[in-house]
Amino acid sequence: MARRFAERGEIVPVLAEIFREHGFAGASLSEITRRTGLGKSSLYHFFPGGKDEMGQAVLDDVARWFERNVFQPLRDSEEPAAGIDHMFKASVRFFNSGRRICLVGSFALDDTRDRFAHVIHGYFAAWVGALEAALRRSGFDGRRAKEVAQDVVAGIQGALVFARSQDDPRLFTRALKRLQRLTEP
Amino acid sequence: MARRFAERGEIVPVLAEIFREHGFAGASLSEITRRTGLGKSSLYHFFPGGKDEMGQAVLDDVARWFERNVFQPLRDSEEPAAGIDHMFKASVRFFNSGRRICLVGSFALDDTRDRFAHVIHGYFAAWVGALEAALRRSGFDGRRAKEVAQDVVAGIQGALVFARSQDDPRLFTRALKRLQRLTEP
DNA sequence: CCTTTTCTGTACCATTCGGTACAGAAAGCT
DNA sequence: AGCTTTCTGTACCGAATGGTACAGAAAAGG
Repeated sequence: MARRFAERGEIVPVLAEIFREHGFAGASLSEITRRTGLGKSSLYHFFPGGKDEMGQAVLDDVARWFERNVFQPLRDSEEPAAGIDHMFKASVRFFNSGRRICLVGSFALDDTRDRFAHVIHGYFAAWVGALEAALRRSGFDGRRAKEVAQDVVAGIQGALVFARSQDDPRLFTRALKRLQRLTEP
Repeated sequence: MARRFAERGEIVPVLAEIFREHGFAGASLSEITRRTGLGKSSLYHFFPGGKDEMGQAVLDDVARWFERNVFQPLRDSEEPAAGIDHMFKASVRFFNSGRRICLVGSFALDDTRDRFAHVIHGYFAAWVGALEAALRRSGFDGRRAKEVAQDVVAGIQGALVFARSQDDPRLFTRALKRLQRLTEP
């Protein structure tokens, strides 16, 4: 029996991609076994809680990535504009220039949200919060900083939906360039 | 045998609500029979093509509603600003002030898109196109009109995702007010 | 080396899935 | 009235669903 994964962490990105393509409800265990190359027994060894635990693990993984690669730079960079620029670059990279959707956003839309309400709420709140703080540091007044932060985060989500609807990733990257202009004082 | 629906058209809004809540993949026939009160035989009488035909019917219904209540006013109103204002009001109404998601947007995110690619593409293209024309008539130059139209339509989608993630519909209505400002010359 | 822990293949489970066949009831038509 | 079309309840189908039991193989640790 050749082992496929040294640790559970290596499986999670594969799961993430499956959930992105099919949604949480549409991702069947048979598809998951096929794509991971793991039998059900292995899967349930790593995720005793079944699909729900897989969804949780995937969301935690995304949240951790953004915390480290987006939210922290936004909060910690000495020059706020640099942190914001980094955020846009990291977003373009993470969403593969608009070819890859946002898992958290897609979970937020249907009743999947109810299962993972806490993580979903926290992810977007943290994003808006970190961006809002950076904007304030770069000169926006409190109210305007919050509004722009919300508009930018929501704008990214919307750009993903729109670009995918038109099957044209450039619509995403261009929209992000315009959103970035909103963050300049 | 009491009849429940005089015509197929009366079933469609119920189906739409189910698809909104569970997504296309997550909407099971048993849930559909339960909520519509129709047995499978009746369902397959009205929709011989099964779930796919139901999805198609629901998308067509939404597209027709927007064509009549949003796109046409955008194109035909003598005063373009009035058409745009009407669009925002109709959107707030249709999406129930942010409590109801966009079916087309949710279908666009996962692999459901591939089944209905044509309608999904057309819906957003028509929306952006109609808004773009109105913006041009109200003084925006061609390039800027297209950009603003895309940003507004995507922005509405994003606001729906964000408001739902925070379980706070006011985030939607406020975001729309700010998006409307983008359309003022 | 031997033992313990970590992982996996196989076989199985009840339930639900989307979908069909068909007879008969209700409504429309003349 | 009778006939036709439109609708619906019941019973059923094979396949797929998420999930479990368990023995045994592979690796880790001493």
